[in-house]
Amino acid sequence: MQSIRDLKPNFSGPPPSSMAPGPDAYLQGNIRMTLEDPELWKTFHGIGTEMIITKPGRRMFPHCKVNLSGLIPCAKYILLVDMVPEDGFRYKWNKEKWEVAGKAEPQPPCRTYLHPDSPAPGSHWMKQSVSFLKLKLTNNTLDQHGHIILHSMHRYHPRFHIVQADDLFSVRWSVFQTFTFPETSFTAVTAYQNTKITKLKIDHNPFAKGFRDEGTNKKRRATKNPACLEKRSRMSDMNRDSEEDSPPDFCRSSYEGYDGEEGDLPKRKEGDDVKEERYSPWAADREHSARTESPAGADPRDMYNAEQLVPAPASYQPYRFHEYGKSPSPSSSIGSSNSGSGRSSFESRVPDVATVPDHDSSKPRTHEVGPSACGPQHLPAPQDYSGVLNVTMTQAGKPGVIGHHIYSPYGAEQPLGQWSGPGPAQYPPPHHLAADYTTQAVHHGYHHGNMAEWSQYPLFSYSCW
DNA sequence: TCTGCTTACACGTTTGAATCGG
DNA sequence: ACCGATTCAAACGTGTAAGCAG
Repeated sequence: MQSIRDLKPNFSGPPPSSMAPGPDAYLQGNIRMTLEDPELWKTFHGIGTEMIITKPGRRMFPHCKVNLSGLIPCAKYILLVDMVPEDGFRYKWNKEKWEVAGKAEPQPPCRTYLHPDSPAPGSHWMKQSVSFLKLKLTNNTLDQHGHIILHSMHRYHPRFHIVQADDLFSVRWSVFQTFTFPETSFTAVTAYQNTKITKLKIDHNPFAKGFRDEGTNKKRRATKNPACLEKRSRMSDMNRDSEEDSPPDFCRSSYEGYDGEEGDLPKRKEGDDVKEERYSPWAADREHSARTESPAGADPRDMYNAEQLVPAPASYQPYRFHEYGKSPSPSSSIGSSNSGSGRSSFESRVPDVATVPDHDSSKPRTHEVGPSACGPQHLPAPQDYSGVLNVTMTQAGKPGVIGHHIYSPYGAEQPLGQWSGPGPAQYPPPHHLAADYTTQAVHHGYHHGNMAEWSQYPLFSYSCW
């Protein structure tokens, strides 16, 4: 048996072979997603990216930014991001490199970040690069601001989901396409360990410019300027108020997704590594990743999230499963069959989805233009669903390795009124929508807790513990 | 003692309201 | 009245370092 020490990976070196440049933009079906600024990401990845996660929530840097193509211009899509553990280990920074420090801690409530523009037509997503600038990370498991909760000293990577759905309510019946970019993996930290990363971030991050000068990094505690303190306290009061009484920063920004100046998208060469998956994000039994950067031995990722790297399915139709909400389907019967038994187990229950109405209907949004000017969309014939349904229906609890995934209807334990009557107090800040993955609640001790308050319902239920 | 986390801090950037001029 | 440019202060985001906790 290998000792933990024997398993230690070294993230300070170049990317492992599995991270070697592959197809940068993965084309499957028609949808293509490319990572913006891959060179920057690779630079960070080569050193061993660290992301600060602190209690209030911090942004990622580099930011997650992607370009999309191949979407149906008229069809509406929802974009989501979640973080999945790289492996089942906790790390420590020792002698200029990361090494395994032990087994990973139980996973915190898993959340999914919903892009604030969702849902939007494919043309909208393809128009410009899509950035997840406002995605924030935190290590506070009780976080109520919708930030994605991570453990420090653990490794994660973001996963991007594209769902064709007219609205958040129909996400359940929609097919997911999931993309991951290996170079976006990072170690969550509360304080930077690798000085190279610190330097790199400061060099690339405009907000850190103030720390470039040697002289500005000296003791700051000494300065107790009363005026400043007063100002600060005023500001923090305001911030606190705004956080408590209203949605956080997403209300401030008029939008987040698009950078106006970035009209010409960077050319993509077919050389980088990106993985695209079409499968159930919550599939409990997925194929092992071929990634080799994790410590050897049994793929520890299985413990958290056996991410599947799916070969391109032969064919794919962007099915829409709106109709299933109206006419019961086999999959819907799964959900309803759970009624009365409380929250069903991961094996048999269907995923809950966090759906939140737009909080600010007064704010004009390009995708809220009523009936699509593109005309009616041609939906596939119902019989086309069968294959997908079979997938969902296969082994209970083991959605298995699939090419598509269909959301099943609401779990029986989910109060339907939650979705049909969007009372303002019921919903979380929409732009920061995050869904707690509480599928494993019964096993892990996570419970909905404040979920009623924040409406952070499970969206994907990959293995959490 | 060591390691990791929290928090206060200063400062540059971003944002949006207010103002001005045509 | 409208529109665009400019100004300015508030708000945000950042890494650092001190202090704390286990």
